[in-house]
Amino acid sequence: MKRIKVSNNVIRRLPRYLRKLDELKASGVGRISSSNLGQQLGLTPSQIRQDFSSFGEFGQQGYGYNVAALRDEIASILGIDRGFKAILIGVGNIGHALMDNFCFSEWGFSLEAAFDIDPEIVGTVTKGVSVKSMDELPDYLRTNKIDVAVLTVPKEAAVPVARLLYNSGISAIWNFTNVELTEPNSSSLVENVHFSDSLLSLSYYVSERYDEEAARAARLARSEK
Amino acid sequence: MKRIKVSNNVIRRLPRYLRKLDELKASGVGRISSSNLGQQLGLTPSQIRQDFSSFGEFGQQGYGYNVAALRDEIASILGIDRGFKAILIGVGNIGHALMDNFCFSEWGFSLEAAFDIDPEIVGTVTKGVSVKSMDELPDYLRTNKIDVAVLTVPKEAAVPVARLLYNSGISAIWNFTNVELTEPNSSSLVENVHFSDSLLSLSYYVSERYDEEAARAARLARSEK
DNA sequence: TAGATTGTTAATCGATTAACAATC
DNA sequence: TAGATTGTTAATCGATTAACAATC
Repeated sequence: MKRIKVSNNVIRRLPRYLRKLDELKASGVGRISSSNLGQQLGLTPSQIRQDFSSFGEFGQQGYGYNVAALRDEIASILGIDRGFKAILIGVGNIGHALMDNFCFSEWGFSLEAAFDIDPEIVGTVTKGVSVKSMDELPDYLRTNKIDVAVLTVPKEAAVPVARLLYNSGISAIWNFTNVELTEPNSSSLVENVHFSDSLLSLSYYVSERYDEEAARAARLARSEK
Repeated sequence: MKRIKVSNNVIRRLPRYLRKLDELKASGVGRISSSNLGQQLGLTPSQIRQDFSSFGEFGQQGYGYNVAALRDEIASILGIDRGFKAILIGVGNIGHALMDNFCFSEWGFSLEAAFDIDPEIVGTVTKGVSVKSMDELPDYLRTNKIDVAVLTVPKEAAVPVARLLYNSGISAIWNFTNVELTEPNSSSLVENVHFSDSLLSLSYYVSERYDEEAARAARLARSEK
């Protein structure tokens, strides 16, 4: 039912709404107004109402929003109930940590299989998911309808493996390698989790704060002379 | 030297610039124009020149930008040369993966120590970083000037540990727990790495694409009748 | 010198905020 | 009914893009 084009900013806020609504639901809150929700998320009530109204009318005048119903609407907008299938490629440290820790099913995904090149790892099973050999990947993709590939291979392997995935016609890649995967002629969606980008942004903000503090201290020292 | 307030959007683009410039440098490219760089990053030349001009004049008319010099400017703006010190809290799967795989020093950070509650893990050493007991944390923070805490504890521990860090006056938290840490009265910076938010955004885009394809197919089927 | 490309000012576009009639 | 709060239209704000004089 999503006809109109919804902006990126709105879409990036949806998972936060979902998280907060889950939390509210868990703590027994039955309804919430846009201004209350806004307070809890650091957003204006206007923005929240605008965001939701991109997708429909989920509230009720004089009442607000039903937490459980709104939660389910947003979950559905995000595609949680579509039963997307994923595979994971590269069972190294981060790949294994994801298999072990990350609850794919909580977000509506089913992790179908993992792939690795190392014969020591091939054949092992983690949380019910078995690791197959990379050799089997092309065939596996042909015979199974996979929506998302989780890419957790080493840097060097990122581009060739991504190309293999593009050519297999995979819909999307969830990219944990710190490599820019934007292949111009590919139609696969790419979502990046760049740890270093995140840390560097933080580094900037910390630097900025230290500079401000130093400037304030310097002003103070001058005025005390 | 950063006086004027620079927008969030700009700051989030800086690490991408850095990554691309590193790549260009590695492949022997000495200079680049804003339009060429824009093409490679999917940005307009105007935007790139605007972004850089927030921080100074790094280019030269008729020539463009010197790749190595620009790279160093951006690295410095991001605070890479400030020698920030980090500790990691929670040596589970993801914490251990970070210790093992993530090259803190590449981004100017030094990982000084790790902390965990499990006696089995306390005392172990990974990549030269030893794991201390959580009991030692308050004391450690008092006697060592730490800038950033990497938070990789289980969900349940996130809020109490974060509170301990706030109270110790830590500057920033790099948060890998899927918990909203926004403590209103705290002045610590928080940078979130929310895997699930990232996956859910991707889930939305995949859903959107499937819907579009289905709509196109339906139109086609109708017109063929 | 002529061509290229910057830094910056102005114009456009899009996103956020404010306001308010509708209505539960 | 009166009060609260929505959904939406209009106003504002900020970010991106375009244009161009300056200059290497």
